[in-house]
Amino acid sequence: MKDKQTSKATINEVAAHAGVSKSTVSRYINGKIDAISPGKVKSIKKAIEELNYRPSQMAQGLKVKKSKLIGFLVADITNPFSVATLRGVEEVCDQHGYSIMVCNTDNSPEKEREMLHKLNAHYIEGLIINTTGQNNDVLMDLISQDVSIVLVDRKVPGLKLDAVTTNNREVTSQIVNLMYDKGYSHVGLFTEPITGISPREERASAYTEIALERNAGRIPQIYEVDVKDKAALLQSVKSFLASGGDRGKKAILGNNGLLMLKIISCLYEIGAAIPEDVGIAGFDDTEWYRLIGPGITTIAQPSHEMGKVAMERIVKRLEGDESAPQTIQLEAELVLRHSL
Amino acid sequence: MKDKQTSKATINEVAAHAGVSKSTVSRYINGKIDAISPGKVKSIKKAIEELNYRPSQMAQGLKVKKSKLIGFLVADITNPFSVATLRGVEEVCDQHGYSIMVCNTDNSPEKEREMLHKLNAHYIEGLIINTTGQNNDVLMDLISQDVSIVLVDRKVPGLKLDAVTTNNREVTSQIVNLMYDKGYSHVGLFTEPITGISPREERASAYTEIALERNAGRIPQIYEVDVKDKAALLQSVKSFLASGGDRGKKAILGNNGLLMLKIISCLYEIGAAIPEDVGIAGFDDTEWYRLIGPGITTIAQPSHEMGKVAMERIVKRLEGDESAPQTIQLEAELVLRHSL
DNA sequence: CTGTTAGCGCTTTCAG
DNA sequence: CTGAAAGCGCTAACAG
Repeated sequence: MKDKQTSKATINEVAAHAGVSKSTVSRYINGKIDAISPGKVKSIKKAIEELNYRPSQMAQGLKVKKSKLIGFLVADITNPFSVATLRGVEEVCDQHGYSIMVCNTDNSPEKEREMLHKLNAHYIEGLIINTTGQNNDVLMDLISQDVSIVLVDRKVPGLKLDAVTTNNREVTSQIVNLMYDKGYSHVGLFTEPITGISPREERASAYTEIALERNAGRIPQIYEVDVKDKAALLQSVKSFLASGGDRGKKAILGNNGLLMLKIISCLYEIGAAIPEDVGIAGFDDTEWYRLIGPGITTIAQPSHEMGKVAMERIVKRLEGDESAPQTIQLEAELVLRHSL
Repeated sequence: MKDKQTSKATINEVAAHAGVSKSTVSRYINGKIDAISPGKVKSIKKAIEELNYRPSQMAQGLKVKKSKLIGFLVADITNPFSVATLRGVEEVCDQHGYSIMVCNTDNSPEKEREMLHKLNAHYIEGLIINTTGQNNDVLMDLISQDVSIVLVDRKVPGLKLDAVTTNNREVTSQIVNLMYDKGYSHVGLFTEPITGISPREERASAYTEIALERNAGRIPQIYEVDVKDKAALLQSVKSFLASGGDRGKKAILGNNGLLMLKIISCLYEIGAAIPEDVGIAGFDDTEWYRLIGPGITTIAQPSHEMGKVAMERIVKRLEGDESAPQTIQLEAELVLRHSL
């Protein structure tokens, strides 16, 4: 039913077509229908359909200062955790007419800063971010420009912002205790660089605490590794396996899903059987885990829920909620399989 | 160094602050620096820094009709294939100053339509889409409004649009032949509903062709399943396993990564050993596959590259390339492991 | 080299 | 109930 038009119809054309002023069309668009005479409503509706008109978000936005855009800034969208979160965010965005701009930072503060500026230029109304923690100044700028920010997963000390996290300490304690209960006397924590990243710090500290408590004599073994450096990781795994002679069963706790994948890869290469030669468990659950080896025991974070909750917080803020920033802590869940 | 400002600085404020007209600031922003006296350049630069000014994409966009926004519309971003593609798209977007709006359709034509309208309202300049094929009219509208569209993975008959695909037929033939070569006499294809989705059609037809050729007596066995319906899938797998009595080795070809995951899950539940009881291979490669069972043989699509190429096409179009729409076919690669 | 002016598509008083 | 007019932040002639 649509005519071949060369470019978008504007409100003016609709107005002309319908024989009314653009104010009236604007009213129509904005739902103030019962303030318009029925006859005009009909002709406007008709005109809109015939011209296949859609109001321009840009023009609307420029006028009312609302872009209907939400930024989603993560280290790496390739990470299943991030994708699941994104879906959660999207779910509530759809309900409220927002669209999502996704950006990756690759954990680089510079790239993060750049992306933040880009998002800012687009007048995003909200931002959900898994931050490097190195761009607090830009974040503050955004705040002062009225964009609502919610931190997911990673909190930033000194930044009083809404945040959605999981009970990292608890769940880490749980799993480390489980390891000791199962007779693993050497448990090593493999993690990406800890400093400044709150969940890593929380997990490392919980690990250390339990390790100290349960195995008084032994120094907790934390391996800070670079997921990207396969060779180095292999070395670390080997060195852990060789540590402490042959006494005692060994288990690895992996700090995130991607790292787990790489570690398990190393184990395969080395030819270490799970759980006979090493036990393993770690954060982030995916459907694959049950299919690998004996099934990998994991800590499932409610990532989809986290995204949802984060975005809901933003919606609230955008609706005018001015209450003090809050940290919403969701519960991660232990998924017991047979790798321990 | 930034003052506490309550909202974004505008070009007017910068102009005032620098003691020049906003045209000059505009010139500065747009890089026409050597058309401005050095003194003013300095003061503008200073003003911009002090006010922490970023030009509004919305205002710029409204004026020049360029949003710098690219839509990325996929069935499900949760699918590893989609994420990898997204990263490819992003890579070239970054290089050219574009931002990406991601939307999921869940394979629903209605949702796709809705998303398309939403993206349209945001004046996206380009669209990369994995389409349901049911909204060609909207796609045509977009075209007529000068948005550059590239289809990824799925072509649409009758729509002359740029497309980026893989050599589905070839690679399917290859793997099916390999199956027969390895002595599997019953090979079944598991796929989501085929009709209207080009890669599925191509794969199914290549499969059928080879199956007919290599195993004259037997009717090709195609199972069209719903990935979401676990129970039904389990039934299909069982029925395939039970088919044709006990004569001959059986192998499953899975049409995409997600489906493969579900099928392998079923196999585990049934207790069928890979490859002793059933061989299996399928599309889409992820790092997990090497860790599952004996290592799963897959067809790796160059998804990252596909995203890159698709976005490069868009950039070309946006730069004015008016040549006839082309289909760029990339090569998928067989990754041999031990599930066959 | 630089300021003035008009206007992108829309919303929002303000009269009527 | 409805239209005229002003203006959101920016760019693009057009004079000077």
